[in-house]
Amino acid sequence: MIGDRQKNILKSIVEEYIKTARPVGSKSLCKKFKCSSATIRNDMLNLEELGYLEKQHISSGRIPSEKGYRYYVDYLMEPKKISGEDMLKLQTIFSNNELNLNFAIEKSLEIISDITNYTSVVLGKASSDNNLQKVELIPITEETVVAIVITDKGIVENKQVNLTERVDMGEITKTSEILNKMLVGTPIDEVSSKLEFEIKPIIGNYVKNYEVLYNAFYEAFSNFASKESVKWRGKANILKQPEFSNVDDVKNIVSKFESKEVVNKIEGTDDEVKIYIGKESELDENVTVIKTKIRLNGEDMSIAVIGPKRMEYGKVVTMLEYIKDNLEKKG
Amino acid sequence: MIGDRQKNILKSIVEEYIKTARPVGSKSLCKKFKCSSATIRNDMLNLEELGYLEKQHISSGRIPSEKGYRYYVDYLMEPKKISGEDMLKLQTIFSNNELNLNFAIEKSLEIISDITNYTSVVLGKASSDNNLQKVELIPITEETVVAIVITDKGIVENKQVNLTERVDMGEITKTSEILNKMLVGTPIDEVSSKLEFEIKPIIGNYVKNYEVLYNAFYEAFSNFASKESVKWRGKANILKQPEFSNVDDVKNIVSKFESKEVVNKIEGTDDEVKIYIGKESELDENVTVIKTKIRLNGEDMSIAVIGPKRMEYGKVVTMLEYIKDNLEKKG
DNA sequence: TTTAGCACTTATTATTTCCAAGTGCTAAAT
DNA sequence: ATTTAGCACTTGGAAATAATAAGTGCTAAA
Repeated sequence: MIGDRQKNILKSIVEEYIKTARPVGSKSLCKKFKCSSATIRNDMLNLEELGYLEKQHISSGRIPSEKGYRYYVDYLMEPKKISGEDMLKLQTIFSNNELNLNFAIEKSLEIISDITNYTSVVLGKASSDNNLQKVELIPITEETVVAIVITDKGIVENKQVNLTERVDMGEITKTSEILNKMLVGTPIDEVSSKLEFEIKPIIGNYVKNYEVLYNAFYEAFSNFASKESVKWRGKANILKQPEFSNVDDVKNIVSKFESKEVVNKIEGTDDEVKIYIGKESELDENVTVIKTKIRLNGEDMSIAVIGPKRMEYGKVVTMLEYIKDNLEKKG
Repeated sequence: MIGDRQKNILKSIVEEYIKTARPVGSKSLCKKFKCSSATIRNDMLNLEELGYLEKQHISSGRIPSEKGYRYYVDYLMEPKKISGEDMLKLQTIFSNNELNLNFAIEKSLEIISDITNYTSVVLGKASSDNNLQKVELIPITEETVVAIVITDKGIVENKQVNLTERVDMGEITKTSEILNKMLVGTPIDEVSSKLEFEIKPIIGNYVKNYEVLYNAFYEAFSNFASKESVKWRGKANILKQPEFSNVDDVKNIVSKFESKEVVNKIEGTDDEVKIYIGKESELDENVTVIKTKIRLNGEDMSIAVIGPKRMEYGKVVTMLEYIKDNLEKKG
């Protein structure tokens, strides 16, 4: 139903609009398609009827609809090579072996935002396939212990707990021993129930004031399970986009970036790099989110780029793929 | 040089402007001062000549200058009691003993931003008066160890390190023992030199591949020293203020919030609650920063509220004082 | 199918007009 | 010596008007 020239017109309109943020008129495409503006207009009308294009008002040029962007992304877009200059910046991260992983991730975000002028986020969550490697309860004062949990992937979580009553050294050591004996090797998401149903019932036989200690560790562990880190870069970049030129839109998007739910919206679900346009993003109908999941020694991370729907899709996708591959190689 | 009525006029203007964000005209003060607008105008003129007031244009009402705000804050402002409703919200944090400290801090920020409609930040830095309590090197795989550092204030830092060559268990244990024997009790900011000058020279006598292990711990420690956390709440609140109604100002302030230097500008230097108006804030001439330092078991934190110069000074100050006192009591 | 031509629509921008708010100053009143 | 009434004057902002540019849809001819 959509002819070859029409496809190309759609492609041109999307790309032109991405470049300029201005509605695209029929005249501007004449030379490229070697035909009159009237011909282009006819095709545009057709594309509009099919839902790929929109007008802002009756006599304006056309802009892509969400469906139009989607079609572009799925069938028309060509992957864009990373420019020499940009590649150079990226190289500095991955060629430097000294750089530790966390820092490399942060640096990647920075460069993405720098190159694309969009906003980037990385979201880390302790993954479920960690097994408990070691538990420690370290006394700090007579009323304070620090509980430390370490997994076989090397993730460490700690929690300082004030004991409600004094507990002596021996009991702390004993508790520590029992926990280690019974819990080592347990998948992290089973620790909770094991603690409650297997350990709590018997620990009283060995340790006097077991409740305070049990609670201390229980808290440390729940800390672990809910661990979550979110790092943003270039939050202000989105404001540079001309579509956010009125204050209310800006307020709107900034508060969305601030809200807690944003995390769920951004968390990647797919190993591939995926594109969510406008409403698909569930974040804001005026933005596109491009995201992917990265698996780095035991942690699942999501990395996402947020920009206007008028995003440089090709560029961002290749860039994310490149970064994902290299981070995973490094990790 | 500035009479009693003039002081009161200044006070009224500042307070009225804080409330309405509109320049204050002479007529609006007649009833309160029981005199004609002409009289008020004369006083206003005088206050303007002394630099306490400004006009936006030749026939506008007056707004306070920075000097005016400063005078208000130093001599005219009355502390404002926390309202019953607000007090109730704050109580929920401090009366709940279950709530751990970090969470209480976050919750405080949230409530500050909620009540005041300004932006709040807390900035934590590992303080210098921590002493090393324990060091651990925990093997994860044959090429990976996690180094853990714990201070006597219960602060824990960890770092996963990939060893460049295989190291056997025994050596790891031995290194661990030596580090503990020699470092426990050392103030955290002396560990670095002690490591380099006392431990590095001798550790080779006991441990074969000491260098990799030494480096692992060295890294964990430097991680610790540079630890810094910044938490924001209500970043979008500043946009609600009418003074930020044009997009460029908004962009400007949002990028400042994003920049790294902001941390230095916000870090509190004083135990008291201090007010920095406009340029004094070194952050942006259109904002006021109210901040204080909080000392919480071994960590120095700074807590700050950022809003327009037209800030409800009294309210914010009492609120910060209240929160500071209660957090320190809890800590 | 494609194109030229034309009437029509709309956003944008500039220009003008008008009004409310508020000032400074002078001269009179207290 | 202060305070006040009165008045000319200034300014920003809102509303009204006009002019312009960009682009469309449609008809009829190529």
